[in-house]
Amino acid sequence: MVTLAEVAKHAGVSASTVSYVLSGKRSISTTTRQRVEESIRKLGYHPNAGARALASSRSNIIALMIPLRTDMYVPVMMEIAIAVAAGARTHGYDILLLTGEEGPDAVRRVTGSGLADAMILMDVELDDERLPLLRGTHQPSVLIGLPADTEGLTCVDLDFRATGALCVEHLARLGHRDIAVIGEAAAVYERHTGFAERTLDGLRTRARELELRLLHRPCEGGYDAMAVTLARIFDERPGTTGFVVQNESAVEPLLALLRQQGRAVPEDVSVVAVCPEEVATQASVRLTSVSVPAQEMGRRAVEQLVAKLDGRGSDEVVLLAPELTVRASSGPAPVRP
Amino acid sequence: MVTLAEVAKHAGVSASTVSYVLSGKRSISTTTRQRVEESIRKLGYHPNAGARALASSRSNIIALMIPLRTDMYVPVMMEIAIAVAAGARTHGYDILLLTGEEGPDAVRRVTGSGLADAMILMDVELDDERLPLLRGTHQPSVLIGLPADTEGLTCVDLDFRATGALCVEHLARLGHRDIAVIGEAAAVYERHTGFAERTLDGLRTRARELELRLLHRPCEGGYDAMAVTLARIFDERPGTTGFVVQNESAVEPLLALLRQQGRAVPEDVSVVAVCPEEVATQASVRLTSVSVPAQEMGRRAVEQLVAKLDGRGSDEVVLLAPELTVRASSGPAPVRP
DNA sequence: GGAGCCTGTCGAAGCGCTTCGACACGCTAT
DNA sequence: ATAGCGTGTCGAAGCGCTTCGACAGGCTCC
Repeated sequence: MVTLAEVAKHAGVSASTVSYVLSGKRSISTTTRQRVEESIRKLGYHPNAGARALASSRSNIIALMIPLRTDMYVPVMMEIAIAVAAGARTHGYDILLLTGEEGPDAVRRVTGSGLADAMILMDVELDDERLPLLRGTHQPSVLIGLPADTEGLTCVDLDFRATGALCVEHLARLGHRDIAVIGEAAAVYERHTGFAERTLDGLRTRARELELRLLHRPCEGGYDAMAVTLARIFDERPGTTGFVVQNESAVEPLLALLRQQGRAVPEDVSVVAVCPEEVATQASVRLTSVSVPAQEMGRRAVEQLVAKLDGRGSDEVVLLAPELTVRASSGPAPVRP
Repeated sequence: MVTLAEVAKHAGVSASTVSYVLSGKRSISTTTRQRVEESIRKLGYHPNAGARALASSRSNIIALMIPLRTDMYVPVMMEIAIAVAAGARTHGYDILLLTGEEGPDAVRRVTGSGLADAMILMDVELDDERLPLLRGTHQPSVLIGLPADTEGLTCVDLDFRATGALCVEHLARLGHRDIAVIGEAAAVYERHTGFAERTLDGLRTRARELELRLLHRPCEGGYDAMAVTLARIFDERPGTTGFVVQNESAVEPLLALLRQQGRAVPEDVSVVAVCPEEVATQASVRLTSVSVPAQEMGRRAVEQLVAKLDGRGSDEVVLLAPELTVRASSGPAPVRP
């Protein structure tokens, strides 16, 4: 293994000079710099991460906590994770992958050991038990998702409240008066996951303002669960003509069931989805949707974090504005006889 | 920040003793051990990862290279990644997440810098350009997936050849003679991704042995692409009664299209899928399937790797035996008039 | 009863890097 | 000419930990 000292000897300079060439923290003459750089190349030198971390107390690693549960909104999580990893690399950081399994302990471990310089947390609950720890440490962090109290925290998220409002407005404008919301699994609401509750809040508030009737039903996803949920909805509100779906694994079952029941989309019922773009465009009906900008969220989270690590930037809540794209699944409400 | 030295002073022992308590590499009397452990608890001591890595040249980190492409078989990848992360933790390792983006350079960087002690590679191509690097280094590694030449490598994968054979056999036993295979996107085959090609090979070989007609068509997934693909298939082989699908995002579209065309599943056509269990059970028809044991693969990969790191275990190819679960999507071939 | 052997502890020498202060040199400004 | 300054380089002191050899003390064994 090649060390800094060997590079220094090869280039005929001192170790500190090589270090300064690498870090750029002091000015180095062009000739020296070139000589050193050539030695580095020739010897195939890679700085040792551990030594670097020890000496500088910076690991150049960002910890990313992803949810352990693999049963919900998985593609979005994966997309965010990949965007985070790629974004971090462009700033010279690597990503340490932590699953939710360890819970708050992971935060302690990472903070205490200096394994990572900063953290990004996903799957944030409204009253997340990791938050006090984050507030209590000096380690920079960014949440993807919005807890109830954002005091002293930096968060990045889609504005789910506005998302909900947008969906309702779209349907209202088309003349729908009875709207059903097919949400995430009940467990998601029970955990008080921010995005789910906020969307619902946005939907309800706007529906009230526009004097629409709104029925919300959580749904596990999958064909069977959707069948039960849908039956209940039409049972309770036979006049339902508008659907808002926020559950990837319920989308296709819903469409199949409506088709099966002879309800045409968008002639008889309209469907608006909150989901990643690919789900909306690859569904059996091209869906009018508000897309969840997973990549953008991942990228922004990294940017915020890097800014903090560089001493720029401060606590801030970044809410991305939702955009509704009209496709083939929504149209004017049918005229009542 | 609490250091080893402070713990030592607090416990009234030397630093090395504390270190040996932590690592267990030398015997320590019970009384001393307890005293040290209490000091550790009281002071809230966490060993510094950088210092540890430097002194021991072990980082206790495993690098995991996941594919950058987010457009294919995503849930499986995510599930493997999470299983790997969880499994690694139980052995005291953390996971460094690398995206395919950097390509072979990532291998060099990680190996050279001592960032990680070992690597797990996903999304392995038959003739992967990272393999020479792995063979050339002394760093332990495990592939999830099977390249063409496994010499000197440790691999974990589902036996996709057997998987293909199993699907064909199942359909043959039910009397189907004309089988269509709906595969992954063409790009996956062009990259010579091991699992796709091996499945196909298994399908073809067994079909030949059983004298069945087999038609393979790659498919991008999504409703539109599936519609085109399906039309072509029935155009070319109108007598097709058996389908094998290896593409999560083509499953639901296929079922919807068949339904739409008035072809009943399983009365008129049978469908066998190669996909994760949840996809098979949540589809609009409960699918006969060979499930991809993502978690098992992740867990096994970690086990192999840890064995290597501990000096046990050797190069080995672990092929998990496929299991076909019969559900509602396959039945006897229709009797020809 | 001394040689030989565990057992448990300690001191010291690094691991490879960053960083601080020092300093030599060649400027410009007086 | 000389003080004063900026520029480029070096030496040395750690960063917090692991690990090796040493050794004290209490064994067993012949």
